Parts: sequence; C-alpha cells; structure tokens
Amino acid sequence: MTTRARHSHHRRPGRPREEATEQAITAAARQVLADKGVARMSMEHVAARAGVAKSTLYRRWPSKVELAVHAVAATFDEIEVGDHGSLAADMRSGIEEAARLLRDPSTGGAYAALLAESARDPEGVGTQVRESLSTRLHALVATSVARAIERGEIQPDMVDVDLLADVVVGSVMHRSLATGVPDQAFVDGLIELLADVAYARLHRAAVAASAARATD
Amino acid sequence: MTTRARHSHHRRPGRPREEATEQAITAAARQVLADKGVARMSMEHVAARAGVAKSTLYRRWPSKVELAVHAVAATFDEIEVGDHGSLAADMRSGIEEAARLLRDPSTGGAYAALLAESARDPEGVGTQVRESLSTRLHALVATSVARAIERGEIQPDMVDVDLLADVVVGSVMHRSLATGVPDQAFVDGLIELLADVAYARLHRAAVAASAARATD
Amino acid sequence: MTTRARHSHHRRPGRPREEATEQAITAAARQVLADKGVARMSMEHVAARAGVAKSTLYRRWPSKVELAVHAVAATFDEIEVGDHGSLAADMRSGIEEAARLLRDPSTGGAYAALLAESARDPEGVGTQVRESLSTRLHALVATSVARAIERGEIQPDMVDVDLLADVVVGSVMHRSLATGVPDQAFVDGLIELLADVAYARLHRAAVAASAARATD
Amino acid sequence: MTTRARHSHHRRPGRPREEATEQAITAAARQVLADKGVARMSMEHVAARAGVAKSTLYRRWPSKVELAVHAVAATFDEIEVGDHGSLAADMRSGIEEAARLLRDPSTGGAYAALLAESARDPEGVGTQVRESLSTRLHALVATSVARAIERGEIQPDMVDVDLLADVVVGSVMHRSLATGVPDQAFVDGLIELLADVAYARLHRAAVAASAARATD
DNA sequence: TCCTAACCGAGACGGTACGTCCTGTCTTATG
DNA sequence: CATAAGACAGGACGTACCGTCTCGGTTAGGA
Repeated sequence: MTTRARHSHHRRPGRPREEATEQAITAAARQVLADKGVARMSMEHVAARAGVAKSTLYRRWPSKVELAVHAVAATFDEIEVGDHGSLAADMRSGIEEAARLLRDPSTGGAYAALLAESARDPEGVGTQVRESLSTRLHALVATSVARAIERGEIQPDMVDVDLLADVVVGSVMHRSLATGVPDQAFVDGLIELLADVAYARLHRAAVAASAARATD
Repeated sequence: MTTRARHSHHRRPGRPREEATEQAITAAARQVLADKGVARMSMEHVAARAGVAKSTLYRRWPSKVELAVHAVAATFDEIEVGDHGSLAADMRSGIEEAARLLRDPSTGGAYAALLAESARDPEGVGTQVRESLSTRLHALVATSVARAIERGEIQPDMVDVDLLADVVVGSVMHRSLATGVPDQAFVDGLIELLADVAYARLHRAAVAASAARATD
Repeated sequence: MTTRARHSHHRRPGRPREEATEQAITAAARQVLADKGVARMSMEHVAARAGVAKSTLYRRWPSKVELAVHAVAATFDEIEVGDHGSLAADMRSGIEEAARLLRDPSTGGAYAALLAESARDPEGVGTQVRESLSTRLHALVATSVARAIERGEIQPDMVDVDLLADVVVGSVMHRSLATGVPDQAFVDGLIELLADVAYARLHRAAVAASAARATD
Repeated sequence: MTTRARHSHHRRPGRPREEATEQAITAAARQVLADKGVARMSMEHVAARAGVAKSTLYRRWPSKVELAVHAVAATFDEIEVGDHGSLAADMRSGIEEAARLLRDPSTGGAYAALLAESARDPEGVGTQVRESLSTRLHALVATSVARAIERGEIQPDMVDVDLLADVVVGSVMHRSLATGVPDQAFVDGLIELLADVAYARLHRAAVAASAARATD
C-alpha cells in the first residue's frame, strides 16, 4: 500500500515474514474474541492458540486493540453487497446483513468495544476502526444507494448516504446490544420506515413537478 | 435505587454507611471514567481519588462494571424530557439531548463499552445497562411520543416507539463514535427523515379515510 | 529499624504480612539460586516454587537483585565465629569457614555476581551487598582480631583489620572461582603466610623493645 | 588465539572475514560493557553500536559470555609486567597495576561477573575466563617472582606463586568491589604485609643456616 | 569466466523473563 | 457492621533479549 512498496518488486531486506503466521494469528484471534470479547481477549492466549510467540504478535500489531480491529475486520470482510435489482431489495438485503453480523454478540460486542476505544484515541485506533470497520458497514447502504442512482430509481440529492448509513447501522447495532435481538419484525419496521421516507420524498417531488407544470 | 434501604426505619445493625462516601465515589468514578474510559478506569484509581478504601467500593458494587454503570447512569440522570408543545419540537429536543450526551467521547465511549460488556453477560450486566442506561435514552423518544398521543397528534398504531427509539439513539451513537460528531446538519437531516415518515403515514391515513368516505 | 517503628508497639495498619511467606520465598530463592545462579534465577520460577504470586515478591523486594542479596545473606547468616582460644586457631577457623562458604560454586558465584552488580550501582545494591554480605565475611576476621586484642595477644596497631579481611576473603574467593578449589594445601599456605606476618611484626617489636632497653 | 588459522596458507574457501569488523565489535563491546556491565550488555546493542548484523557476532563468538570474555581480555591485554630491578619494586608495580585495572568498576565488575559465570560452567566459560583473564592477572605476580628467582633474590621453595597471586589479585579485587576503592594506603598495607612475609622467611632461613653452621 | 563456499545485512521467529498494573478477596485494627 | 489499610493469588500487559533461522546480495579462490 505504501508508495515505496507499490512500484518496487524488490523484496524488503531480511528474512521475509512467514505467510501462514498471519492467518494463524487472525484465526486464533477471531476465536478468542468470540469466546471472551475484546476486554478478556489476551495476547498470551491468542499467541498460544496460534502456536506462535507473543513477540510475533507485537511485531505485526502494536497492541491488543489493533489486533482486535484486524480480527473483527476479517469478519466484516465477509460482507457481500449483491445486486438484487432494486433499491428496496438491496436495502432489505443490506439491513439483514447488518443484522446478521451484529446479532452475534461476539461481533456486535467487539464492534461496540472498538468504537469505545476509538473514543479514547480518535486518531490512532479511531482511524483504523473507521477505515476497516465502520466504512465496511456503511458500504452496506452506500453501494445500494449508488446502484439505485445509477438505475435512475432516485436522484442523488434525495438522500444523504452518510446519514442513512448511520441510521441503518446504528439502529441495528443499538437494537442488537441494548434492547434485544434485531428480529424479523424489527427489520420489517425499519424497512417500512425507510420506505415511507422514500414515499414522502418521491410524492413531494411529483407534487412540485405538477405545480411547476401548472404555473407554465 | 437504594431507596428501599433509606426509607426503612428498621435500621441494619452495626455502623451505618457513611452518606457522603457514595457521592464521593460516584464523583471520582465519573472523573476517572472521563479521563480514561471504562477499560482503563481502575478501582484502585477511583478509590484513591475518592479518598476511600478499595473494600468500600466492593462493599457497594460487586465489580468494576457495575460501578461504571452507576457512574454513567449518574450522567444520564441529567436527562430532561421537557414538554415543548408539539411532537416535532419534542423530537428535536430529544435528538439534540441525545447528541449532547453522546457527543462527549467519554460518555459515548463509556456507553458503548458498557453495551459491549452487556453482550458478554446479557442477564447480569445487560439487565443493569438496559434498566439504568438504555431505557433512560429511550425515554427521550418514548415520552415525546406518549405526549403526542395524549395530545391527539398521532394515533398509537402509527408508530413503533421501541423501533423509533433505537433508530434515534442508535443513529446518534453511531455517528458520534464511528463517523464523526453529530453536528447540526446531521441532527437536521435526522429530524427531516423522521418528519418524512410522519408525513407519509399521515398522508396515507388521510387518503385511506377519504377513500372510506367515498365507498359509503 | 526505623525510628518510628522502634518506639511504637502499634502495628502498621492493614493486613499484616503472612509470616510464613518470607521464609518460603527465601527458601525457594536459595534453591533456585543454587540451581541456576543469579543471572538465570527468575522471579517467575522463585514465585512458583514458593507457591506465591509474583506480586508478593515485588511487594517485598524491589527487584531480582535485592531478593538475591537477601537469599545469599540467609546463607551467610549461618556464619559462626566461635572462640577457639587463640588468634591462630580463630584465624584458621575463619579461613576454613570462608573456604567452606565460597567453595560451593553456587554461593561463591552468587557472591561474585552480586559484587558485579554492586559495581553498577554502588549506592543502592552496593550498600546492601556491603552491609549484608561483605561485612558478614569480614566479621570472620574482624572478630578474631578483636578477641586477640582483648586477650592481649597482639596490639591494636599491629594489624589493619580491614586490610586483613580483604586479604583473607579476597584470596579465598579468587582461588574458589578463578584458580581452583581452596583445598587444604591452599588454606595451610594462607595461614602460614599470615603467621609469618605476625612473626615478623612480633619479632620486630621485640627487637625494638630490647633496643630501647639498651638505650636506657 | 586465532594464530593457527592466520598462519595457515590453506585459506578457507569462501569470502574471507572482514578484518575491520572484529575490531569494531570489540570496541563496541568494550564500550557497552563499560556502560552497562555484563548482565545488561546485549548482543543487539553491541551489534548496533558496531554497525554490524547480529549474525556476524554469533558467527565469531558462540554466545554473549564469550564475547564479554573477549572484550575484557582486550582490556587485560594492556597489562605490562616491566622489570623494575628488584622483587620489591616489581611487586609494588604489579599490585598497582592490578589496582589500576580493577579499580575501574566496569573492568572489576565485568571480571567478577565472568567469574560468576565460570562458577556455573567451569569447563566451558570457566576455562576461557581462566586462560584469557585470570592467568593474565596472575602473571602480574608470577613473572615478578620468576625474575626474582633468576636474580637469586629468593629461593624457589620460599614462595608458592599460585597462592601469592590469588592473595594479591583476590585482595585487590575484593577491596575494589566490596569494601572500597584500593587507595594508596591499601596498596602500601598490602605491600608491607608481603614484605613482612619475606622478612620472616629470609630471617628464619638465616637462623637455620647459622644453626646448621654451629652444628658442624 | 563461471562456480562455490563463506561472508554480511537485515530482520523474522520461538522463547523467556522482566517489572508494572489491576482485579477481586482476605485479614487486620479501629470507629 | 463500616471503614482504612494493605497483603495476597492470579493474570495480562508491553518490552527487551537470546540464539536461531532465512533471505538477498557480496567477495574471494579454484575449476
């Protein structure tokens, strides 16, 4: 990713890193994270489970939190934002995907814990959490909307994507962690809510257009 | 919460608890929480700052998390859900109050951290977090809606209060911690979004009513 | 030893230290020290063998070196400087005692290692090593000489006790660690050497006395 | 020590070792040793200061201790045992040289630390320490005595060189590390002590000779 | 002129220990 | 009984080294 590395096919000096190691650590971290949560996940434990020395962990990640971010990111990497033909279908799929991810207490809890860490270090951990976690969740909504605009279903000025993304992700997360699990009724309710927003905006646009025609 | 003990005139045997102590501890805990966040808040540190022995802490709260919940609850106790005359005004006030609370990284971060803990122990910590934190945030929305129903602005079946509350609180929280601070534009956008939902539902109700009249 | 503690029979506040613990740690440290030497003795290992938490070690000794000093001092505490009736006999006994102690590579090696540490920190570790180890070895010679002076065997100005002590302890130590074990021949040789010094000084004193008589 | 390899004209295959490297490492090691002592000297640090890879160190010395021995030996190589015309003068010079070397805490401490290591491994490290360090210190005394015998000042059976050497080196070392720095008074006292031994032995030899003459 | 063996730097790796910090429990003496 | 004080078992943190290893690349002599 760094410029130097990109346009250079010369390998870095020194013994290259063991390829399998990173995967082993990531897998171990994900397991421990699922078992114990961010707070009780220990580098010692992860190293042992990965069959790796603790120093190897610290060579690759500066601290426990960074490793946790990486491990959760690995889970979020599974996010698929498929094309379902319409904004409505895409949104439903996005919300259900978010619900699927955050419903699992280990994933939802980990995400919340890392957001909490972000609050303490907005530049360091915060940036990483944003770049490798939050954006990925936001993509669930953002790409749906982008596709809808391409299809001509909606106009770009009709929706604030960032707001919408925070609404979707935030709602699902809060429901998952604070109020109860995001069941089908909740998902339906949320979709209906968003559908009503769309209805109102399209309706108002149509009224405005007919008014403009009348003025002619 | 400790009203039961206070109001009882059957005093427990032995030396009674120092009244000032609880306040001192709470104050100290809130400070430490603001300085370091839940993860790095330590009972040792809180005790020292409160000028109190560690055992006094554990006599009153079974563990660090419970004390943290108590300390955050003390902040959430400041929530005021005033009557502003209309649903729209009440909602705006509620959202702004939520934004005010969660914008502070120490409060927002602490709430997220405690939600994360809830994920690990939904019955113990989870219940406490729900009862003394989440409900209080939900109240921001719930009482507004209840009042609107009383006033006859809306019908009870027109809105799922729990859903709405999760949407408001969740959106504001996620914006605060993940995407950026909930500034005025965000608050306005969120209000507009909810207003559009109301518009759609009222509009549809009106259409349905006129259709019903026509059928007569 | 501190003034406050001395004239106070009031116990220090807080839970008193477990009496058995210090002995268990000392014993464990001495064993580990004998097995591995100062450099390879580990606090982890000592704690485990003593059946005690590592934090208990650090509560009592600020670092590994101090504990090692304490452990070696416990061995040196066995030093007995008995009265054998004459300076010659006392000296022989003292030298043999020194040889007995330092011949054991674990004790001799530990003492050397701690002297090496003293060189790095003459005020901290250095003072402790001097006060609890070196003085105890010096006592082997110093008390013998003091007794001889009491008995009238020699005059106080005939011998520099500090020098003599360094000669005895240093010779035995260097022989133990560098050249070979201090066997009987070595001990005999050293005693003979010291006896010759005494002979020379007494002889010269006698000559001087008769010369003085002659001058009268 | 490496003379065998150097004198051989059957050069080993492959790239020859960089000549300057060994000196750079030795110099760096001596500096680090002086700064931190044997225990805190680290191969990593020495390599960095010498501007050399860690593997280069291990290619030449099997472990840290051996390098330390080598570095101290480089200091001891400065020992000069000049001829000062008489045993007394040579001994004074030898003692002063020993005091000069061991007075420096870094040298004295290093020597003690390596003696301590010897105790743990008498055959491996022990042999090296003996051969390249202790013998060199013993030489301070041994050559003086040898020269005195050549000159006819004393008879070979009058003195146990090994004993004498341990006495001189051990005394100076112990004084340097444990009791205080070997100042002029100490050196004078030690010389006087040895002079008295000589006096006693020569005197007794003379008495015995005259007794033998009388018996004739 | 290539080949080969050893050198060198860089740095990853498995380990081990350090000394610090904190948790939650306990044991005292005193109010 | 509450409280201050602090000992205790336990556990994790992040750091620092050790000695080994695996690379790419260098530098000679011998084929």
